[in-house]
This record gives sequence, structure tokens and C-alpha cells, in this order.
Amino acid sequence: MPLEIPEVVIDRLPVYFRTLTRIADEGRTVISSQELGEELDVTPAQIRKDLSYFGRFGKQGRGYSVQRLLGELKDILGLDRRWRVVVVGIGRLGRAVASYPGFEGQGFDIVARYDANPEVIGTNVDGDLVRDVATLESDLRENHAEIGIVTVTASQAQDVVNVLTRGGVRAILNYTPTGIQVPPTVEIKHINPVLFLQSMTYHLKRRIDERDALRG
Amino acid sequence: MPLEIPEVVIDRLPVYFRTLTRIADEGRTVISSQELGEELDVTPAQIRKDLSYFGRFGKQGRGYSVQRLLGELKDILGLDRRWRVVVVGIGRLGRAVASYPGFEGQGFDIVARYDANPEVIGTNVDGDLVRDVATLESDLRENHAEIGIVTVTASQAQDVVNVLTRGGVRAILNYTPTGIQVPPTVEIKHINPVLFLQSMTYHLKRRIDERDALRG
DNA sequence: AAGTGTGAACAAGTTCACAGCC
DNA sequence: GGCTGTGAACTTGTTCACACTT
Repeated sequence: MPLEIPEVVIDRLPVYFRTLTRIADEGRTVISSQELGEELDVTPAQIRKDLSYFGRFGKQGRGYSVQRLLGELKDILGLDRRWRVVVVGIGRLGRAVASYPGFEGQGFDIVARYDANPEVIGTNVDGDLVRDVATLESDLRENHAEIGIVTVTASQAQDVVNVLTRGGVRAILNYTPTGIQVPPTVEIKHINPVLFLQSMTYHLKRRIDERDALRG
Repeated sequence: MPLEIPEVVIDRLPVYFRTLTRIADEGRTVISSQELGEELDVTPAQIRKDLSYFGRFGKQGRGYSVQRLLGELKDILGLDRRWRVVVVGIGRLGRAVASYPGFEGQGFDIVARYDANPEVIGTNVDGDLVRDVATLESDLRENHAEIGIVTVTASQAQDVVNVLTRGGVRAILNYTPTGIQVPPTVEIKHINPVLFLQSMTYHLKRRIDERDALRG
């Protein structure tokens, strides 16, 4: 791995991985960048360039072995092991996220659930008791987790993230509608449906305005 | 509005809007690109350039009026009206998303909920009956909606999106872990936590590998 | 004096196009 | 012959730096 790899490239690899998994399930064993590009709506050159940051996985004149490529992507992305995940905030969203069946199949084990609400603490969710967020930091010292999913309210978010960070969690998925500060050693990604809707309404508005302009 | 505006710029505007809303709540009336940049962890030049695509909203020597800028962003993003949203798929995630209190306050009204499961159809969710997805297309003809949120299973996703598109929905928020095809007249954004986790594990893995290398 | 708005310089990311290999 | 891997060309996006305005 020569130089620094652009973050956009890293973000595309899981998409390649997902599609290749489907293609493997369909029984295909070899695929060209052209064909994969058609599946993904991406140019073949981009796929080849992206992969070339990590090695030479293809065969000229033939394309890529689907199994080989899946294996390489697994290795590159760290999907050849299991990751321990804690979910903090067991409200409606937290419950839905924690029960999402898609995590386990991809190597993400939800090992503990936390909440601050006494009515929720101690209740059974997915066969495991919800723990008190007050014990999160000490729990993490005994039982490490690499990833934290934060589904608390906006006002609690920064505090919870600080605790996770102090507890050694190094990647955070933030479902909270707030910007959050983390040290540069911690990865963070944000899921905020309102921001998505608001950028889409920009386009909706333009379309509606254009249509009205044509009508006069 | 002169030339074509880059999509990345559009995606940043809602973030500016959110932070400016908070700043207004804190009682500030004027802010410079420098100060706003510090709040957002963005360069001041980027903020000025982004805004300059749409007009000249600042005052030299002073900065931007927070209220004025909020108003302009509202106008640009189409947040000066309400938008009608339907949610399709009332499982755990759909229920959590449909009940999320953050939509209404930002002008997004969830006007109907749909599911295919007979045990769910007709049940009361947030004070409204869940409707049969079979009636979605005809419902949309009578009662238009601009936005669809899709929280069904992966295998149903494309069908549901096709129905929404035929029914005149022009923006889709896809919570399904699948790539989905839409005509170029339809906006789509994808929320897939697994893809986010998988790009973060890339970095986690590197850090762990580096640490192990140092230890020898 | 302070801070915007913006062309120009620079950096990052994408696509082209073709040499090289299967 | 077909398709990869990759420098080079190009395109897109970001930052600089300063003329201009209040």
C-alpha cells in the first residue's frame, strides 16, 4: 500500500463488497470492471483505479475472480474478524438499530446496550439486559468494544461520546442530530435523515419552480 | 444563481442551517465566516464561497446577519414550506423513523404509513392507521406526497420505490441495504449503517496493525 | 479595521488511453 | 482479443490572497 488512500475510495469499497457478495450468490465466478461498473453505476476506470491502490487483483484479458476480490476486500476493510459494538440509548430508534439483523451477518456483534432511563435499565432487549450508562466507562475497561452506536438525545450525545472515547472505543456511529467533537484518533460517521431530506428539498424546490415558470 | 452548483455545496447547506439555528437560539445576531467556520470545523473561505453561489448575504467588515442567513438558506433549500412524506414499511425501524420528532419541526409532515403485513395494516401508529401498501399508488394519485421514506426489507425495496415513483414521489430516503434504481428526475439518498461501519473498520484495522507492528 | 466576495492558484478526484499481459 | 493497471490529461472542488465595502 504505497501512498495515502483517499477517503472517498475507502467509502466505495463496502459498496463494491456488497455487490460482489450478491454476484457471488448468483453463482458468477469472474467479473470485469466493465460489468461490475454497470451493476454499480460507476465507471470501470474508477473501479480499476480504486482497487489498484491496494494491489493487482485482476487478470488481464479475463477480469477479476469474484471470490478473490471478496477475500481481498474483506482483508482490506477488516471484515475478516468480528467487531464488538455497544449501543447507547435504548429508545425506539436504539431498539430498532440494536435489533437490526444486518449487523451480525457482517461481523458486528452487539455486546451490550445502555440507557440512562431507570425504567429502561434492566429490561430485556434481544435477550440481554439493558445496562446503566453510568457503568459504561468501567464496563469498557473490563470488556473492550471497538465501536459505539449512539442513539441518545442530542443533548446527551457529546457526553456519551466522551465516555465512549475515554473507554477506548475508536469508531462511533452517531444517530444524533448534532455535530460532535472527537479526537483525531476516533472515527465518526453521522446518520441524520433531516439533513438528507433538506438537501433533497433543494432539488425538489427547483423542479417545482421550473415547472411553474414554464406554466407562466 | 449563475452556473451549476456542486452537489457537495448543497449537502453542506443543511449543516450550516442547523448550526445557524442553534446560534440564533443562543441569541447571537451576527456571525463572521471565521466564527461559523470554527463552529463547523470548516474553513471560512469555504463558507463564503458556498454562500456566494447564491448571492451576497454578508456585510464587509461585519459578517452575516444570522437571521438574514437563516432566511436565505430556508429559501434556497425550500424549507419555507411544508413537505408531505409517506413512510413505507412499518416494522421496528419504520416505526422508529415515523415517530421521530425531528421531522415535524423541520417542516416534514408524515401524512401516511404503509405496510404489506396484514397483522400491521390497520393498526394504530402515532394516532394514524397503517394502510395497505397495495393502495399506495392510487392513494398517491388522490393525495400527493413529495417524499417517500422506505423502511421495508431489501427484497421489497425496488418494487416499493417503483410504486412511489409512479405515484409522483420525487425524493426518496432509502433505509434499505440495497442499491436501488430511480429515474434521473427522482432524488435518492441512502442510509445504510453497515456501509458506514465497514469503512470505519478499515481505519480501525490499520491502527491495530500499526500498533502491533510497533510492539513487534 | 474588519471581513466579504471572488478570480486565480492549488489540490483532489475522475476519466482517458494505451502499454503490457493473459 | 480482451481486459487490467496506471501515468497523463482533465475535471471538480478547495484554499489563497487581496480588492473592495462598510
